[in-house]
Amino acid sequence: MSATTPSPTSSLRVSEELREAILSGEFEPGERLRTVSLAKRFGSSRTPVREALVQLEGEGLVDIEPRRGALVRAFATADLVDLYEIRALLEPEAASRAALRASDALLDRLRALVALSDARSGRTRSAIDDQIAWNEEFHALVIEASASPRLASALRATAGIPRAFRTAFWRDDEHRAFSQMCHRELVSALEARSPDRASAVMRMHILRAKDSLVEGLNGR
Amino acid sequence: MSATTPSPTSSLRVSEELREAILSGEFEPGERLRTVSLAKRFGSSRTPVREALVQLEGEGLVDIEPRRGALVRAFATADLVDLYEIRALLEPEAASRAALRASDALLDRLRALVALSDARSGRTRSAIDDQIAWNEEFHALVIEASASPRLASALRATAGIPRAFRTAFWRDDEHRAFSQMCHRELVSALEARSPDRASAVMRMHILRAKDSLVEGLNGR
DNA sequence: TTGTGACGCTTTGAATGCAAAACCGTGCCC
DNA sequence: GGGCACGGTTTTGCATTCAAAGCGTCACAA
Repeated sequence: MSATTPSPTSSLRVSEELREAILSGEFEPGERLRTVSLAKRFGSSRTPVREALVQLEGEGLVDIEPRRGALVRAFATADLVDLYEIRALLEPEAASRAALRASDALLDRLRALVALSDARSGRTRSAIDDQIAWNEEFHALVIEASASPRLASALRATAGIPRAFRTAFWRDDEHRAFSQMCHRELVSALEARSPDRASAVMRMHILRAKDSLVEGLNGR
Repeated sequence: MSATTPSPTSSLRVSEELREAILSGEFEPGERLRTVSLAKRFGSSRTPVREALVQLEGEGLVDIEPRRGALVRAFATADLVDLYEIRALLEPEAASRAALRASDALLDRLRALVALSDARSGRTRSAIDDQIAWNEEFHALVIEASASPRLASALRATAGIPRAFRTAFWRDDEHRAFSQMCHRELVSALEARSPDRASAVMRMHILRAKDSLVEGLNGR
């Protein structure tokens, strides 16, 4: 699971690394992404960089203005709310489907992720990064378990948002506890093979996250 | 509305034309898309063709296998069902939002599209193509009116399916009549600024389309 | 002072060239 | 007869190159 396959083409590798760089907040929202500097950074020519930019544009992380260049997409509060509302439509469906199909191995892994999150406390940067990474894996696994390529694709189109926005969540103990409860409850619903329950839990989870996010953004 | 902007870059133009070619069924599902022949066809070099392929992969119309090339995505029945189920989640939300925001100009255009469809009857190829085009515009306008870029993006990720699959719909008088009724009813709900009604109509509309599709596919 | 146009630099977009991987047909060996 | 190796051909992936569009600067005139 941790063995990252050495991506087969340079273009793919660039898109992965660039996605990660954007999500980690390394580039400012609105910042121009110049093909030459990216090419230099990733040790390739501009060609694979351009392809990666097109791909990331499809994922909503980058805006490409013809003949002007690419920008890191900026997220206004309204965009983030929008994004969570769409997740609140799609991910419950993913959870519902996952309830019908989840393998034992998957459930084990989900339980393990919950346990990891429980065990790791603290508000240090690295503790929060771990929380975020486990959370992402948890949701990714549920989506994968839904075995619906279209659903996965649609969710990818609502892509990630820079983790900076989410850091606030995980610094907040109350939200974190609630989130953990949701994850536990979701695992329970999946074990019980109850699609409706899984769907409801997921929807609640995401709508709560949305509200926390809005609250967090207003608060600063 | 009919004045197509002369797309600013070659890459964009290729992606538009290739998308259209795939949707119109000009390429067989599973067919290999070789960069040289596409470049020749579109009068460009392979570079913009490759970028267009990456973009269309993001839209789910094309599969790219690293170092193997690009294929026209094949749609199994299960894929189509999947796709409609996701549309049945997303488009009702779009309709709901549109009900709160739709301008008079939009409503006029929607009414005009319904009237066009009513006026044009027959099962000739061109009549059916018109029906499909108006139907696509109708749905596209509703999505646009929802003013949610993320929603639009997520729906784009569930992209179009080759029109061949849909032709069966429009040949069937019963389905066509029902579809028209849904569109009329949706316009009515938008006029009434009733998000819930708009959402319910749209969901019914799409689920019915899904069932008709499955029926049509089984029947042949 | 402010608007405007010419000039040069930067950056994008597209074509081309080239190395490596994949494909395909043939013949060989078991 | 079936599997397998091997060489030529095709095709991809990437780097490089070149043309053209954007953008900033500065001079000049209203």
